[in-house]
Amino acid sequence: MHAEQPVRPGRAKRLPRAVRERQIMDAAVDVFSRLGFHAASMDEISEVAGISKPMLYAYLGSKEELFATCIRREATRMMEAIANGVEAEEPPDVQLWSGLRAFFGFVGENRASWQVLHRQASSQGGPFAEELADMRGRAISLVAALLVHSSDFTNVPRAGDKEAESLAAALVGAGESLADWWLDNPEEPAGVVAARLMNLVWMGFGDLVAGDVWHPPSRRSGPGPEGDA
Amino acid sequence: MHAEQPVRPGRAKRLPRAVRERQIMDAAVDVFSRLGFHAASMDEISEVAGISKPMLYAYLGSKEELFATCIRREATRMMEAIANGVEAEEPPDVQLWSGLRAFFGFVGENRASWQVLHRQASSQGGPFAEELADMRGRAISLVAALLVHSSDFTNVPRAGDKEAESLAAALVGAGESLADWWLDNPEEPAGVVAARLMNLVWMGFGDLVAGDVWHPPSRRSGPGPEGDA
DNA sequence: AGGTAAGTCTACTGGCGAGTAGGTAAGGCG
DNA sequence: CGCCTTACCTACTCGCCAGTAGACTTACCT
Repeated sequence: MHAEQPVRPGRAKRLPRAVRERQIMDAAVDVFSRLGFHAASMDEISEVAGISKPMLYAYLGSKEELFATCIRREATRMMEAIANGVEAEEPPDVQLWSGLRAFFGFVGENRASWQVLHRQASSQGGPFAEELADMRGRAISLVAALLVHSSDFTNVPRAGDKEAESLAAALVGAGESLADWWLDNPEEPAGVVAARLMNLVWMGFGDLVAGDVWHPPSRRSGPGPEGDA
Repeated sequence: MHAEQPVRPGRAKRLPRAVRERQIMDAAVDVFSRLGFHAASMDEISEVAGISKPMLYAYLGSKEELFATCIRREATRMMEAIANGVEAEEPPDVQLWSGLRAFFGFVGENRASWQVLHRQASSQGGPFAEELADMRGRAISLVAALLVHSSDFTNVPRAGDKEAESLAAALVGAGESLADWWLDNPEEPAGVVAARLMNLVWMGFGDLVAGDVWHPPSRRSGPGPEGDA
């Protein structure tokens, strides 16, 4: 009774398939986010997951399949988080504000997911890039539609497709970049960072340096920049 | 006179070292931009450069050194292009406009360089990322300084360091993302794309959907969006 | 208890690609 | 014209890592 370490390096405890698959996916997201697709090895993922390599292949197929599955899972989680934060009935600026808050909230609580999605997936040439570019494209289209809808609110005729799309691309990029910056400067709450971007894209530097800022309409459901993270 | 192919697969023509180094660098930027650092093989680079592998090692050292050298060369070229386009004497909005035009002009004429700089370098964990993050950081600081300076023009007191830096990060990211979008929609001239971003960040959506746009002060040296590419 | 299927392992193969050893042509210079 | 330096090549070694073969172990069911 003196050789009973709970963590025997040899054999892992027997678990049902669904649970193991989750563990493996979590480990994979972790390793991929730290090392990138190529530098990550199946050996390391299996080690982090606490099992041996053949399990990966038995459950998740090849390395590429595993990666693609990670991308899909994390992308879906993020899109749902954002969709849950936005209500279609609200006016455009409030919709944008809700979306930004949901986005930064997700990134703050799922840094590894964000790393995998933003950095790794987009820079690999494989079938992942498509998957990802697809989701990104959908996000851009959504924002573009929001913009077109915005200008319908007014009497302004000019809202070309290309124009809206390129502006949406810029906005999405600004969000991504700001999220990256935030990872290096994590002391600020999500709401503050989101509010900054909101002010930038809605008011513009021109207004900001003049002291004009945007703020959410005061309703019970609209807390200010100090809102939850 | 029937066995004189100019491209003999065997031996390459003898050339002075400096010229070969340039050829190698050009080939390396090309291959790295298409495949990324890991997927690019020294064999392929040597083939594109029209020489054999040992030459790479003789002239440029290891694969990592070669990549770092590419990054440094292209980053320097880009920073110089932008610096040449901006004059410190001009008011903030015009400086920003000049910088954006120079940036998009460079990207339009050096797509491979841009790919290497933006996508590949930033997603590799090696010493390159530092090199690159460094340059990006310098760009962000520059923009941040521009913003702080902007608000000095007015009587607005609030221009915290963090605030300016995060806004600058967002702007730089917007530029990067818009440049990527532009690569997929290359039919528009650089000036138009630059003008869009200028309007977004200076006026904001709020003004844009109301029909207010920014336009450069009419001076002889200030052509509109139809300016050179 | 004994059968069985799902879960898990150790220990291998095979290929790709970084980096190298050692030899061959070609221009310069006496 | 021959020698030497510089440019250049073919043909390897070697390690890493994706993916696999086949044996073993444990939970559950009757």
